[in-house]
Formats: sequence, C-alpha cells, structure tokens
Amino acid sequence: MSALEQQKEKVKAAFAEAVRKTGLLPAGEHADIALEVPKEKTHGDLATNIAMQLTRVAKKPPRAIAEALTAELDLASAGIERAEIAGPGFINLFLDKSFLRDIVREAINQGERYGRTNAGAGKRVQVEFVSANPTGSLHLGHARGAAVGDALCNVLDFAGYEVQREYYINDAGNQIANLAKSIEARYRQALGKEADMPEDGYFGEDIVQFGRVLAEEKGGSLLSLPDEERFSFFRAYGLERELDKIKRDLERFRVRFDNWYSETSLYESGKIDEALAQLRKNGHVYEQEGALWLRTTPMGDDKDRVLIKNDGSYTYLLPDLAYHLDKYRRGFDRMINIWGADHHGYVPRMKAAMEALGEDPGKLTVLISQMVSLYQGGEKVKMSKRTGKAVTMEDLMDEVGVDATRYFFTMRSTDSHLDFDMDLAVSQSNENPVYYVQYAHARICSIFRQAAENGVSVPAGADADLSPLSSEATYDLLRKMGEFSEEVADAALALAPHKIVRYAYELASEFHSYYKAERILTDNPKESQAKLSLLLALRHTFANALRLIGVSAPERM
RNA sequence: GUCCCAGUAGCUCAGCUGGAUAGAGCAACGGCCUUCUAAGCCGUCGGUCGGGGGUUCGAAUCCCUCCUGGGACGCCA
Repeated sequence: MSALEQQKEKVKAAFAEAVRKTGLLPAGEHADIALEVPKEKTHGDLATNIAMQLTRVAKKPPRAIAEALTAELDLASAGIERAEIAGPGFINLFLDKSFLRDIVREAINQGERYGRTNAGAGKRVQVEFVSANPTGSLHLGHARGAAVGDALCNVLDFAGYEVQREYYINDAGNQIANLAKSIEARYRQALGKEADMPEDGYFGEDIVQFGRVLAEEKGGSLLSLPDEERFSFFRAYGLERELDKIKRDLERFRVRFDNWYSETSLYESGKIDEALAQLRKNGHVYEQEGALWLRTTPMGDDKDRVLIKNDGSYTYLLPDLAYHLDKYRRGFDRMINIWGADHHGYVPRMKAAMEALGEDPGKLTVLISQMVSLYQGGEKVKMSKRTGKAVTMEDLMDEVGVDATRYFFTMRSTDSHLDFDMDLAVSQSNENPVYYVQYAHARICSIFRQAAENGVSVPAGADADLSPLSSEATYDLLRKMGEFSEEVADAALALAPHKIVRYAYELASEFHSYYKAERILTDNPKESQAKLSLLLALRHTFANALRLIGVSAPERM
C-alpha cells in the first residue's frame, strides 16, 4: 500500500469511528467513506463528502452532520491537524505533512516498481490487439492500436494483473488468396506480361516489389508450375514476408507480443468444427437458402449471421468465434480486444456468438480505437486504400520518431477521434508535450551530473534526512508524486492509458515549477541531500510513467 | 432508417462510477536568463459544457428528446 493510501486508510478509520459514535447510521451499517484530493489547495490535503452522502439516511442537513462528525473525529490518530467544514457540507482535512516525506522514501526504495499496485490481484487478462491482416504494411490505425494496446498492457501489469499480449493472424481465407493473386499479377507485370490485378487486390508498393524481386530471382520459371502449386508458392511467399515486416515494425515500435495465434491453426486443430458443434448442440444454428446461419438476434444483434456460405466456404465470423471460444477455454478472467473503429458494428455479433456458445459475454471487452486524422502543414493528409497510398507506421516512425508517435497516440482517450499533428509531433519546441515530459527527466539527470561535478554525493538510497523538505512548493510536488499508484489503478480500471500520459504531464508541470522556485544544489549540504533524494524519487516516477506508455526517458536532451 | 463514437475557451482535448467558483496545452497579450538545461517559469484574456425537458440537496456527468459532425450497417475481412 502506498504512503498516500496508508494515510487515507487512517483517515477513513477515524471517520468510521466518528460515524459510529454519532450514531448517524443504524447499528451494523457502514458508511463508504470516499476521500479525494481536492483540486483547490485551500480545500486541504484530503476532503470527504461523507456528510452529504449521509443526508438521506440520517435525515439531517449535510452541514449539521459534518459538525457532528468533526466533533467526534479523533484528529491525532489520523495525522490530521485540523478539519474544516466548507461549501455544501464538505469536510476538508489539513494533514501533518510528514506522510508526504514518506512518499520520497517509498519511491526510492521501490525504484522501478514505484507506482505498482495490487488492484488487479493477479487476475489473468488477455489483450488482443493490432491483429492486422498480413496483406500489407501496418498503417496509422494499426499504429494507434499498437500504442494503446501496449500501454494498456503495461498499465494492467503495473496494476497487478497477469497480462498476455496476443496477435491474431488472419492467415487463412479470402484476403490471403487475394494476396497471392496480387503478387502473381505483379510478378507477371514485372516479367513484362499483361496481367490484371484481382478485384479486391492489394495495391501497395510492397506487393509491386515482391513481383520485381521474384521476376529477378526466378525469371519466368514460376509460370510453369501447376496452378495449385504456383498459388501456394505465392501465398506462402507473401505471408512470410508480410508477417515478417509487421513483426519488424512492431519491434521497432517497442511492442512485443507473447503469443502469435494463427487462424490456420484453428482449421488444423479442429477447433472450428468444435465451435460449430457447440453451436449446433445449443440449438442456435439453422439452414436457409443453402447457407448455415447463427441465430444472434435473440442476443441483441440486428440480424442473424451467416457462418457457412452457400458455396461451402466460411465467413469471417466462424473462425473468429472459434478463436474467441478458444480464448475462453484458455481460462482468462477477462479478455480485451482492441478493434479499429470500422469494426465496431461487429461487437454485438461477437458477443452474441459467445453467448450462443454458452460463455459469459461480459468477460469480453472490446475497446474501439477511433479514427486518426493526420495533419501536416495545416492540411489533412489524404489517403487512398485503393491505390495503397496511405501513411504507414514505418513512415511515422521515420518522420516523427517512436517516442512522439507513441505519446501522441496514447495521449487521447481511445474512443475519441484523434487529430495527429505531425508538425507539432516533430517540433523541438515548448509546444510539444513529449519533450516537456522527457525534459523533466533529463533535467533531473542533469542536476545529478552537476552535483557530481561539484563533488556533492548523490544519494543512492532512502536514508537521507528529509526534514528540510518542508516548503509549499515541495508539498505540491510530493502530493502529485504520491498519487502515482492511484493513477495507475484508475487507468487500469478504466482501461484508459491516456490517464497516465496526463499524469506524467501534470507531474512534469509540478516539477518544472518547483525547479524554478527552488535551487537544488545549495550551500547547505543537508538541504541539498534532502532535495537530491526528492529528485531521485521523482526520477523513478518519471521513468516509470514514461515506460508505461512506451516512451523513452532520456538522460540528456 | 438502425446502431456506435463525438459535440466543453479561437484551436486540440481532459473532466463524464453525480459534488465546492468547469480544467490543461496551444493561440493572443504582458513579464522572467550574472545562479543546477529558457525544450523552462510567472501572469492576463478567454466558456449559455450543442438545444430543450426531467431525476436530485446538487447535473458537463444520469434519463428522455431533438440538432450537428464522423463512422458502421455484405453469404467482404
């Protein structure tokens, strides 16, 4: 439990006792005492609205309840210096500040673990994200999904969940056939022959390259292969290279998956047939017009869905629901999917399918990663899927860099449309929030270097005398620093990694103000040591927060 | 037509599990470098929280309704 949480527990216990003494609640009932850190400093270190919450049961005006409570409150046991009643009935608490200094020791002792919580209690969570078809380069939308998904996993892990990152590879079905046909067409074109691209072909530059390379390496020899053999050659060739490219892009983006799950393996292991049998057994399928349907409407879907087309082939849904059933069977407490906005209409049918399979759809959460609009030079960058002209993840990493890209993609809530301003992301100016946060970390490191140059020892542990840390500016900074683990728990609960980005920014803001207000390396060695300890604690906090969102913490800038 | 997301300061967005005078960055304006990085700090200006109704001691937050923008509605994936 963090220093701040411990302090809160003490205050809660004191209030619980006060509630009992006043007899405001019937015996045996317990009030849920909510404590918050007020936005306004004049409202104290902690505040509670308990008096307002109790109005209904106690049948008294909130301020009267607040007075009764504060009269019974044991201030000393909870480290409270004074309690004030304010506004409609808030009780504002001004605390003995020693708990703030405890935060410094806590952060130094825990180091790269500072901020960890056990909110998740070791529950097993699986997060499936990106899962782009291996038919072309990862683009903008995938990059956002990758940034958000990885940050979310980091946050969940930090909040005490056991996390598995998974990528579902759609390496079966139509789109792969189209990939093979597209490569063949480009290959023929590279040989100088007439060849039309398939209707739903892939028009990316990468495919053109494959054709060229093959024409160079193999000449026209592939054309003499039997149809089936030729097709499977192009298929395997494309799949391997596209998947390889995806893995390289993600690696460079600092995203690693624990498991790459192949759609083809579902066919081979018989899991599709199993799922189908389960659906039949539960009585949720029927035949109509030569196709096999899943009855999803009773579970809230708009219409029933086809599982097997009248030509005998599977729709996307069938392997996909078999895949999700397999996830359930693997025993996760919770499964989270991150899907692009264009797939949001798919959510109800997947949930319905899970219900039809007899599983609890509540264990599956689909986060929708909303659309991204790219802006450059004040203009919206236009893209065309048809011609394969789109800004790829690789382009972004080349032009903007991994740090800024990840920061920008994570800084907004996942389900909000995102305007990505490339000029801002690359600008080395005070407008760029990435640098603002990274600079805070670099600044601390710089002070440590300065200290070393001056022959001042930089504390390695948490044993310095911290009593000199007693200014208002210091307290402001410590308050923010102490909230870290609660922010982590909050972000995990809300599946909202952008909260960590905001937190890091706010902490940086507090630090920059503090830096301006107080000199660290002073003539007073005791003071300098205490302040260097504070900075050491802070450095851990910045490093940890940045690590959660996948952004580097540079030592100099 | 149905469903999803969004509508908060000039711009981009937080806040939305109900709480105090609605926050931040940018932009605009005005200050701060003899001292640990000015990629920084301090201040000023700026809002009928899309409109209307309801629930509540209390609504940006919950409910209903309407309007606007974006997206999805295939035996494609």
